Amino acid sequence: MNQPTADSRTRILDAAEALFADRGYEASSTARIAGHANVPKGLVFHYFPQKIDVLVALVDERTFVEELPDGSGAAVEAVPGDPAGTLSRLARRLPLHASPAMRRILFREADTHKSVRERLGRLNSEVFLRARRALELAHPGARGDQARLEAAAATFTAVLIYQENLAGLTGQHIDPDAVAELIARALGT
Amino acid sequence: MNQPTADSRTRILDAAEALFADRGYEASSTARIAGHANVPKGLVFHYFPQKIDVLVALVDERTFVEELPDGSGAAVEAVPGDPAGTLSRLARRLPLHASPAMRRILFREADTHKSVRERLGRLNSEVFLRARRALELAHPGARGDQARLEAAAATFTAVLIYQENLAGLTGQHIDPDAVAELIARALGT
Amino acid sequence: MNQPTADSRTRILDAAEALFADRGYEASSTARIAGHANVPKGLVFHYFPQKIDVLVALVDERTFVEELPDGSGAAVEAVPGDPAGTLSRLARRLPLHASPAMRRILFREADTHKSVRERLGRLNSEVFLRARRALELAHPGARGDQARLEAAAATFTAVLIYQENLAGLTGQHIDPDAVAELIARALGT
Amino acid sequence: MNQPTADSRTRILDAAEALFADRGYEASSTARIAGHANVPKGLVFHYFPQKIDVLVALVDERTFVEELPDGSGAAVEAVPGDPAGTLSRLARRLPLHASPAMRRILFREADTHKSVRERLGRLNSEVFLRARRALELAHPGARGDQARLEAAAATFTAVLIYQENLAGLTGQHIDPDAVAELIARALGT
DNA sequence: CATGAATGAGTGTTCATTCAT
DNA sequence: CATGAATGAACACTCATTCAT
Repeated sequence: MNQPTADSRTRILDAAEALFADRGYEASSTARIAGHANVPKGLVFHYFPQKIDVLVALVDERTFVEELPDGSGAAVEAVPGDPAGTLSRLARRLPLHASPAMRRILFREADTHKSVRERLGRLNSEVFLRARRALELAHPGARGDQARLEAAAATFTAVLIYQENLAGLTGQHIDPDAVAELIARALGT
Repeated sequence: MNQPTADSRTRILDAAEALFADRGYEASSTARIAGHANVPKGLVFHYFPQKIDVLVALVDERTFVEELPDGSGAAVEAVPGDPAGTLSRLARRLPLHASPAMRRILFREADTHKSVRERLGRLNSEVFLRARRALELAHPGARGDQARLEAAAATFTAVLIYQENLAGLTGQHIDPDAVAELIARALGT
Repeated sequence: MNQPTADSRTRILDAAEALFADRGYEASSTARIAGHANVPKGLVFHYFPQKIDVLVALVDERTFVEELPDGSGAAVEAVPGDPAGTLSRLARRLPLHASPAMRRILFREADTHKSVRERLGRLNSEVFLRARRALELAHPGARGDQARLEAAAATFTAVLIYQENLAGLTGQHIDPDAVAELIARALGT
Repeated sequence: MNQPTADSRTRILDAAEALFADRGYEASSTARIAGHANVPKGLVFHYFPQKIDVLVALVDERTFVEELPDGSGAAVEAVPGDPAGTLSRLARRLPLHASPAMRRILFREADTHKSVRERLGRLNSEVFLRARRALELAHPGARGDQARLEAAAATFTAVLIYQENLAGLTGQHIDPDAVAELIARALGT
């Protein structure tokens, strides 16, 4: 991920990614970023006119929320009759392509920086949509219970996001498979 | 909340609470806090030798996690046979006594300041314990299913904490009553 | 003017006055001002939140345009029948109380900084009003020639201000007494 | 003035002229000049090794002080017996060929940059010489009054230069025709 | 106990200038 | 000729903290 001969811009982003994840955006000075990247201070501002642009570039270029094309059921790999397994698979493949460092940044800076918040909001929607679709497909009988199905999808989304965000901080750990099974039961006949 | 004759220390904490909630700990200078509190700059350091001590004092004195005495079932107001209602009541009375401002501070500064993180961890445990106990009491039949019951309690905790922390940011809103009902169904029969 | 034990604020203003006059406002860095004043860099901003406030304070506190109370003829020391002498005296006592350094600053920074421009405008008006009143009093006969009298006052103002501002730069020097005599002749019978 | 196919050097000077007039030399960065001129940053330094050379080139190439060949009376269009008219014509045709932007630059940067100051000094001398010659020619009788004539020429020069430089700033406006008439009267019998 | 002047390292940012391509 | 990445000193300004009074 960090080529030995990476160009300066890449090295700056690499350094920022590591520092922002480690100590937060505010506490990572541009001078320190430049130092870590082994480039002169001024070069940071050549590529990123303002410090915030470094964060924006990171979120833009190094996080990707895999969005489901409308109507495609295949992508969720839903198995009719097996809602628990379907959700478990979703938990194992969160539609977020990002390094562990970028994941920390995404959650940590969300409430101070709009661009980060938006990306996080998209992740949230996408997880919710996938969970709902997975449940719809896996559970074809439950027609009348749209509201319950939505609550189940929202609950599963909360667990997944909570896991990424707070579980480490609070020491709480949840087994997504157990939650998947729980929700399957709740929607079961 | 801010008596006309509040003493200096209280006025400093009031100002810090408002500023930390509004713009974050890092972005609130001690000078600004003093200004808001209408006290001279030096006085802040008279009461709080270091800036971080202001945050620690706020968390210590202005957030309180109501902890359940061991074995007391009364406090959760569990109704045997009504797990959904029991959880709903828990959702409505999160065992966290803190102003909305302090709640924001608790979540925002959690991953940078240990003392805040600890308080948040206690809240998390307490919610989990209450949810578990509530389910145990409300659901006396489900003896054999200890693991499932724990997953249910953890799920409910995740939803409640997620609600406080991220729901506003991501635009996702969850009805805790619906989740309570869902979990009750999952544990049913 | 520069006491050996002058307090810090005064020393900062002294240093700024000298530097602004010597090299201009833009070219005088706050660090250099602090160095000249022998105070730490930060102290400049303790007294003057922004660099521009140093200039504003200088203009406010160290230039003074002596304004004529309405209707007072005594102040101009006009001698009826001696317009030339009256104007000469005005030239010798420009109603501007300011050090030579402050005079340079006043003219040099006028077109970039509003507060300076306003002070300069006041000086200009005051000189014009005094010249006009002097001529009115010294020249009681010239009733019908209000327009010519105004042109004469404006001309004299231009010469005085030009003298302060550009004469040194361009190498041109004018004898105000000769101009006074010229104008007196122009208005003469 | 700005041909569609103007070469890079011309475009750089055009941009610098506009920016220097608008915000001053110091406040106009070379990067901004390049941006306005739509040329790469490095090119500015290809044509002008130092930033100051841009200003020097502007003054050299875009301001011109029309200098009177010695002894030529025709150029001032002096009319013997009509000193007022002769001066009025001089006022209307200041021997300075320069755009309004260049005029601002000339006065604004005069006291910080020698080359500008010299050009301004030449303008000043030229106006003075023309005024003096005009008065000599228009007023052939006034031989004995060389001193008074010089004062009159200097006065007229001051009014003209003041007009260009400060009148706008201070709000004072002078009618050169009225001044011309005033001076003519002063030199009259 | 109260005060605000003093301190100096650090912050984000700008900029003229260089130079390899 | 043309280019834009690279450089590093300098800039205005912030800040937690100290301390004499």
